[in-house]
Amino acid sequence: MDSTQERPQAQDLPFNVFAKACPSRGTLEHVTGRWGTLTLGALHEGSLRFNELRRRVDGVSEKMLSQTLHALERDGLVHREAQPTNPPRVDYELTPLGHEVAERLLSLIHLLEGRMTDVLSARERYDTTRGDL
Amino acid sequence: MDSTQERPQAQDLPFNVFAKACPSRGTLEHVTGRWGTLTLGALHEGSLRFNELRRRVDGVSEKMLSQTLHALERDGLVHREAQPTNPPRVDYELTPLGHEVAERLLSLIHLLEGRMTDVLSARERYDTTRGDL
DNA sequence: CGGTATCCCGGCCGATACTG
DNA sequence: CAGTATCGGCCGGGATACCG
Repeated sequence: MDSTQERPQAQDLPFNVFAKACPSRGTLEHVTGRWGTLTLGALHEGSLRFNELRRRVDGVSEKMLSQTLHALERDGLVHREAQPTNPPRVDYELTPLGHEVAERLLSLIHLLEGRMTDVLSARERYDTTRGDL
Repeated sequence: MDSTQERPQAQDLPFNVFAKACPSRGTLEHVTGRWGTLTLGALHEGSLRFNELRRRVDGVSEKMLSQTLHALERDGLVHREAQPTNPPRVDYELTPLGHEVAERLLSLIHLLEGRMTDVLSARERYDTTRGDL
Protein backbone atom coordinates (compact mmCIF):
# COMPACT_ATOMS: atom_id res chain seq x y z
CA MET A 1 0.00 0.00 0.00
CA ASP A 2 2.59 2.57 1.01
CA SER A 3 5.67 3.75 -0.80
CA THR A 4 8.06 1.48 1.03
CA GLN A 5 6.76 -1.30 -1.18
CA GLU A 6 9.28 -2.46 -3.74
CA ARG A 7 7.07 -4.70 -5.83
CA PRO A 8 3.77 -3.09 -6.75
CA GLN A 9 2.56 -6.31 -8.29
CA ALA A 10 3.23 -8.52 -5.33
CA GLN A 11 1.01 -8.96 -2.36
CA ASP A 12 2.76 -9.14 0.97
CA LEU A 13 3.70 -12.73 0.39
CA PRO A 14 7.08 -13.84 1.63
CA PHE A 15 7.81 -15.54 -1.68
CA ASN A 16 8.71 -13.54 -4.73
CA VAL A 17 9.62 -15.39 -7.89
CA PHE A 18 11.29 -12.32 -9.37
CA ALA A 19 13.95 -12.40 -6.68
CA LYS A 20 16.94 -14.50 -7.63
CA ALA A 21 17.30 -16.23 -4.29
CA CYS A 22 13.65 -17.11 -3.72
CA PRO A 23 12.94 -20.86 -3.58
CA SER A 24 9.74 -20.31 -5.53
CA ARG A 25 11.84 -19.68 -8.59
CA GLY A 26 13.22 -23.19 -8.40
CA THR A 27 9.76 -24.69 -8.22
CA LEU A 28 8.58 -22.50 -11.06
CA GLU A 29 11.43 -23.89 -13.13
CA HIS A 30 10.50 -27.47 -12.32
CA VAL A 31 6.95 -26.75 -13.37
CA THR A 32 7.69 -24.73 -16.48
CA GLY A 33 10.75 -26.72 -17.43
CA ARG A 34 10.92 -28.37 -20.80
CA TRP A 35 9.45 -31.67 -19.59
CA GLY A 36 7.70 -30.51 -16.42
CA THR A 37 4.95 -28.70 -18.28
CA LEU A 38 4.21 -31.60 -20.59
CA THR A 39 4.35 -34.17 -17.81
CA LEU A 40 1.91 -32.28 -15.62
CA GLY A 41 -0.31 -31.65 -18.62
CA ALA A 42 -0.37 -35.33 -19.51
CA LEU A 43 -1.21 -36.38 -15.96
CA HIS A 44 -4.15 -34.03 -15.73
CA GLU A 45 -6.48 -36.52 -17.39
CA GLY A 46 -5.71 -39.21 -14.84
CA SER A 47 -2.99 -41.45 -13.52
CA LEU A 48 -0.52 -42.98 -15.92
CA ARG A 49 2.23 -45.56 -15.71
CA PHE A 50 5.82 -44.74 -16.48
CA ASN A 51 5.88 -46.00 -20.04
CA GLU A 52 2.42 -44.68 -20.83
CA LEU A 53 3.69 -41.28 -19.80
CA ARG A 54 6.77 -41.76 -21.91
CA ARG A 55 4.72 -42.46 -24.99
CA ARG A 56 2.38 -39.60 -24.26
CA VAL A 57 5.15 -37.00 -23.89
CA ASP A 58 6.67 -37.45 -27.30
CA GLY A 59 10.44 -37.20 -27.32
CA VAL A 60 11.22 -37.50 -23.63
CA SER A 61 14.00 -39.91 -22.67
CA GLU A 62 13.79 -42.33 -19.76
CA LYS A 63 16.36 -40.35 -17.90
CA MET A 64 14.64 -37.01 -18.22
CA LEU A 65 11.20 -38.39 -17.43
CA SER A 66 12.53 -40.08 -14.34
CA GLN A 67 14.33 -36.93 -13.28
CA THR A 68 11.31 -34.74 -13.95
CA LEU A 69 9.00 -37.04 -12.00
CA HIS A 70 11.33 -37.05 -9.02
CA ALA A 71 11.47 -33.26 -8.91
CA LEU A 72 7.69 -32.96 -9.18
CA GLU A 73 7.16 -35.63 -6.55
CA ARG A 74 9.56 -33.90 -4.22
CA ASP A 75 7.71 -30.62 -4.66
CA GLY A 76 4.46 -32.37 -3.78
CA LEU A 77 2.84 -32.03 -7.20
CA VAL A 78 2.89 -35.68 -8.23
CA HIS A 79 2.13 -38.78 -6.20
CA ARG A 80 3.92 -42.03 -6.96
CA GLU A 81 2.13 -45.27 -6.19
CA ALA A 82 4.19 -48.43 -6.57
CA GLN A 83 2.70 -51.92 -6.35
CA PRO A 84 5.17 -54.61 -5.33
CA THR A 85 3.89 -57.04 -7.94
CA ASN A 86 5.81 -58.87 -10.59
CA PRO A 87 6.13 -57.40 -13.12
CA PRO A 88 6.16 -54.12 -11.18
CA ARG A 89 3.43 -51.57 -11.69
CA VAL A 90 3.87 -47.92 -10.78
CA ASP A 91 1.22 -45.28 -11.24
CA TYR A 92 1.78 -41.55 -11.22
CA GLU A 93 -0.98 -39.13 -10.47
CA LEU A 94 -1.36 -35.48 -9.62
CA THR A 95 -1.83 -34.32 -6.06
CA PRO A 96 -4.55 -31.69 -5.44
CA LEU A 97 -1.91 -28.96 -5.73
CA GLY A 98 -0.57 -30.63 -8.83
CA HIS A 99 -4.02 -30.41 -10.37
CA GLU A 100 -4.25 -26.72 -9.68
CA VAL A 101 -0.89 -26.19 -11.31
CA ALA A 102 -1.76 -28.39 -14.28
CA GLU A 103 -5.00 -26.51 -14.87
CA ARG A 104 -3.12 -23.27 -15.30
CA LEU A 105 -0.55 -24.92 -17.51
CA LEU A 106 -3.22 -26.41 -19.74
CA SER A 107 -4.93 -23.07 -19.99
CA LEU A 108 -1.66 -21.71 -21.34
CA ILE A 109 -1.11 -24.67 -23.66
CA HIS A 110 -4.58 -24.46 -25.14
CA LEU A 111 -4.25 -20.74 -25.66
CA LEU A 112 -1.00 -21.21 -27.56
CA GLU A 113 -2.26 -24.14 -29.61
CA GLY A 114 -5.28 -22.10 -30.60
CA ARG A 115 -3.20 -19.08 -31.57
CA MET A 116 -0.31 -20.73 -33.35
CA THR A 117 -1.42 -19.40 -36.72
CA ASP A 118 -1.00 -15.88 -35.30
CA VAL A 119 2.40 -16.79 -33.93
CA LEU A 120 3.50 -18.31 -37.20
CA SER A 121 2.47 -15.29 -39.23
CA ALA A 122 4.15 -12.97 -36.72
CA ARG A 123 7.34 -14.94 -37.22
CA GLU A 124 7.11 -14.65 -40.94
CA ARG A 125 6.66 -10.89 -40.75
CA TYR A 126 9.57 -10.62 -38.35
CA ASP A 127 11.85 -12.72 -40.52
CA THR A 128 11.05 -10.91 -43.75
CA THR A 129 11.31 -7.38 -42.36
CA ARG A 130 14.57 -8.24 -40.64
CA GLY A 131 15.95 -10.48 -43.33
CA ASP A 132 16.75 -7.64 -45.68
CA LEU A 133 18.83 -5.60 -43.30
CA MET B 1 -8.94 -46.48 -26.88
CA ASP B 2 -9.06 -47.57 -30.47
CA SER B 3 -6.12 -47.07 -32.71
CA THR B 4 -7.52 -44.12 -34.66
CA GLN B 5 -7.55 -42.02 -31.53
CA GLU B 6 -4.10 -40.79 -30.69
CA ARG B 7 -4.77 -37.96 -28.26
CA PRO B 8 -7.88 -38.25 -26.14
CA GLN B 9 -7.20 -34.91 -24.48
CA ALA B 10 -6.80 -32.84 -27.60
CA GLN B 11 -9.53 -31.26 -29.60
CA ASP B 12 -9.18 -31.51 -33.33
CA LEU B 13 -6.75 -28.64 -33.42
CA PRO B 14 -3.95 -28.90 -35.95
CA PHE B 15 -1.39 -27.99 -33.29
CA ASN B 16 -0.49 -30.44 -30.59
CA VAL B 17 2.19 -29.50 -28.13
CA PHE B 18 2.64 -33.10 -27.04
CA ALA B 19 3.94 -34.03 -30.47
CA LYS B 20 7.67 -33.61 -30.81
CA ALA B 21 7.60 -31.97 -34.21
CA CYS B 22 4.82 -29.46 -33.55
CA PRO B 23 5.94 -25.81 -33.78
CA SER B 24 3.73 -24.99 -30.80
CA ARG B 25 6.22 -26.79 -28.63
CA GLY B 26 8.91 -24.31 -29.57
CA THR B 27 6.72 -21.37 -28.68
CA LEU B 28 5.73 -23.03 -25.41
CA GLU B 29 9.41 -23.29 -24.60
CA HIS B 30 10.03 -19.63 -25.35
CA VAL B 31 7.15 -18.73 -23.07
CA THR B 32 7.91 -21.13 -20.24
CA GLY B 33 11.65 -20.84 -20.59
CA ARG B 34 13.71 -19.75 -17.63
CA TRP B 35 13.62 -16.06 -18.57
CA GLY B 36 10.56 -16.01 -20.81
CA THR B 37 8.12 -16.50 -17.96
CA LEU B 38 9.66 -13.81 -15.80
CA THR B 39 10.00 -11.35 -18.68
CA LEU B 40 6.37 -11.72 -19.71
CA GLY B 41 5.32 -11.51 -16.08
CA ALA B 42 7.27 -8.32 -15.55
CA LEU B 43 5.84 -6.68 -18.67
CA HIS B 44 2.27 -7.40 -17.66
CA GLU B 45 2.10 -4.28 -15.51
CA GLY B 46 3.08 -2.03 -18.37
CA SER B 47 5.87 -1.19 -20.77
CA LEU B 48 9.44 -1.18 -19.54
CA ARG B 49 12.79 -0.15 -20.91
CA PHE B 50 15.63 -2.59 -21.35
CA ASN B 51 17.47 -1.83 -18.15
CA GLU B 52 14.31 -1.47 -16.12
CA LEU B 53 13.43 -4.96 -17.21
CA ARG B 54 16.88 -6.14 -16.34
CA ARG B 55 16.58 -4.85 -12.82
CA ARG B 56 13.11 -6.24 -12.46
CA VAL B 57 14.06 -9.76 -13.53
CA ASP B 58 16.68 -10.35 -10.90
CA GLY B 59 19.66 -12.32 -12.17
CA VAL B 60 19.18 -12.09 -15.92
CA SER B 61 22.23 -11.14 -17.99
CA GLU B 62 22.15 -8.64 -20.84
CA LYS B 63 22.71 -11.40 -23.30
CA MET B 64 19.89 -13.62 -22.12
CA LEU B 65 17.43 -10.75 -21.78
CA SER B 66 18.22 -9.59 -25.28
CA GLN B 67 17.87 -13.11 -26.62
CA THR B 68 14.62 -13.73 -24.75
CA LEU B 69 13.15 -10.46 -25.96
CA HIS B 70 14.01 -11.26 -29.56
CA ALA B 71 12.34 -14.66 -29.37
CA LEU B 72 9.20 -13.21 -27.79
CA GLU B 73 9.08 -10.38 -30.29
CA ARG B 74 9.43 -12.81 -33.15
CA ASP B 75 6.56 -14.90 -31.82
CA GLY B 76 4.39 -11.79 -31.66
CA LEU B 77 4.11 -11.63 -27.88
CA VAL B 78 6.19 -8.52 -27.26
CA HIS B 79 6.32 -5.25 -29.16
CA ARG B 80 9.53 -3.27 -29.33
CA GLU B 81 9.32 0.47 -29.71
CA ALA B 82 12.57 2.27 -30.35
CA GLN B 83 12.92 6.04 -30.33
CA PRO B 84 15.87 7.36 -32.36
CA THR B 85 16.84 9.86 -29.69
CA ASN B 86 20.16 10.33 -28.03
CA PRO B 87 20.57 8.67 -25.65
CA PRO B 88 18.44 5.93 -27.19
CA ARG B 89 15.20 4.91 -25.55
CA VAL B 90 13.54 1.59 -26.25
CA ASP B 91 10.30 0.45 -24.70
CA TYR B 92 9.04 -3.09 -24.58
CA GLU B 93 5.39 -3.89 -24.12
CA LEU B 94 3.11 -6.87 -24.47
CA THR B 95 0.94 -7.35 -27.52
CA PRO B 96 -2.69 -8.37 -26.94
CA LEU B 97 -1.72 -12.01 -27.35
CA GLY B 98 1.23 -11.43 -25.06
CA HIS B 99 -1.15 -10.16 -22.40
CA GLU B 100 -3.29 -13.26 -22.63
CA VAL B 101 -0.22 -15.42 -22.24
CA ALA B 102 1.12 -13.33 -19.36
CA GLU B 103 -2.20 -13.55 -17.51
CA ARG B 104 -2.00 -17.32 -17.48
CA LEU B 105 1.61 -17.24 -16.45
CA LEU B 106 0.89 -14.88 -13.57
CA SER B 107 -1.96 -17.06 -12.46
CA LEU B 108 0.55 -19.89 -12.20
CA ILE B 109 3.16 -17.74 -10.49
CA HIS B 110 0.74 -16.46 -7.89
CA LEU B 111 -0.52 -19.94 -7.19
CA LEU B 112 3.00 -21.19 -6.58
CA GLU B 113 4.04 -18.21 -4.50
CA GLY B 114 0.96 -18.71 -2.34
CA ARG B 115 1.60 -22.42 -1.87
CA MET B 116 5.33 -22.46 -1.38
CA THR B 117 4.98 -23.41 2.26
CA ASP B 118 3.21 -26.58 1.12
CA VAL B 119 5.93 -27.22 -1.44
CA LEU B 120 8.67 -26.69 1.11
CA SER B 121 7.13 -29.06 3.63
CA ALA B 122 6.56 -31.64 0.91
CA ARG B 123 10.24 -31.43 0.10
CA GLU B 124 11.21 -31.92 3.68
CA ARG B 125 9.04 -35.00 3.99
CA TYR B 126 10.46 -36.37 0.76
CA ASP B 127 14.04 -35.77 1.83
CA THR B 128 13.68 -37.29 5.28
CA THR B 129 11.80 -40.41 4.19
CA ARG B 130 14.26 -40.96 1.35
CA GLY B 131 17.37 -39.81 3.15
CA ASP B 132 17.73 -42.98 5.16
CA LEU B 133 17.94 -45.36 2.24
C1' DC C 1 7.97 -53.24 -16.58
C1' DG C 2 10.33 -49.49 -14.25
C1' DG C 3 13.83 -47.71 -13.53
C1' DT C 4 19.48 -46.42 -12.43
C1' DA C 5 24.52 -45.65 -13.98
C1' DT C 6 27.69 -43.87 -17.12
C1' DC C 7 29.50 -41.44 -20.91
C1' DC C 8 29.71 -37.39 -23.48
C1' DC C 9 28.39 -33.71 -26.63
C1' DG C 10 25.89 -29.38 -27.85
C1' DG C 11 24.29 -25.31 -26.44
C1' DC C 12 22.61 -22.55 -22.55
C1' DC C 13 24.21 -19.08 -20.11
C1' DG C 14 27.30 -15.86 -17.48
C1' DA C 15 31.42 -12.69 -17.83
C1' DT C 16 33.75 -9.46 -20.21
C1' DA C 17 34.77 -6.23 -23.69
C1' DC C 18 33.28 -3.28 -27.22
C1' DT C 19 29.93 -0.16 -30.28
C1' DG C 20 26.47 3.44 -31.64
C1' DC D 1 21.22 3.76 -22.59
C1' DA D 2 20.73 -0.28 -25.47
C1' DG D 3 22.57 -3.42 -27.09
C1' DT D 4 26.34 -6.97 -30.03
C1' DA D 5 30.65 -10.06 -30.04
C1' DT D 6 33.30 -13.44 -28.24
C1' DC D 7 35.00 -16.86 -25.10
C1' DG D 8 34.51 -20.59 -22.07
C1' DG D 9 32.37 -23.50 -18.34
C1' DC D 10 28.87 -26.10 -16.90
C1' DC D 11 25.10 -28.95 -17.24
C1' DG D 12 20.85 -30.37 -19.65
C1' DG D 13 19.82 -34.09 -21.85
C1' DG D 14 20.35 -38.05 -25.39
C1' DA D 15 22.40 -42.86 -26.05
C1' DT D 16 23.57 -46.91 -24.21
C1' DA D 17 24.09 -50.44 -20.98
C1' DC D 18 22.65 -52.64 -17.06
C1' DC D 19 19.60 -54.17 -12.66
C1' DG D 20 15.34 -55.88 -9.78
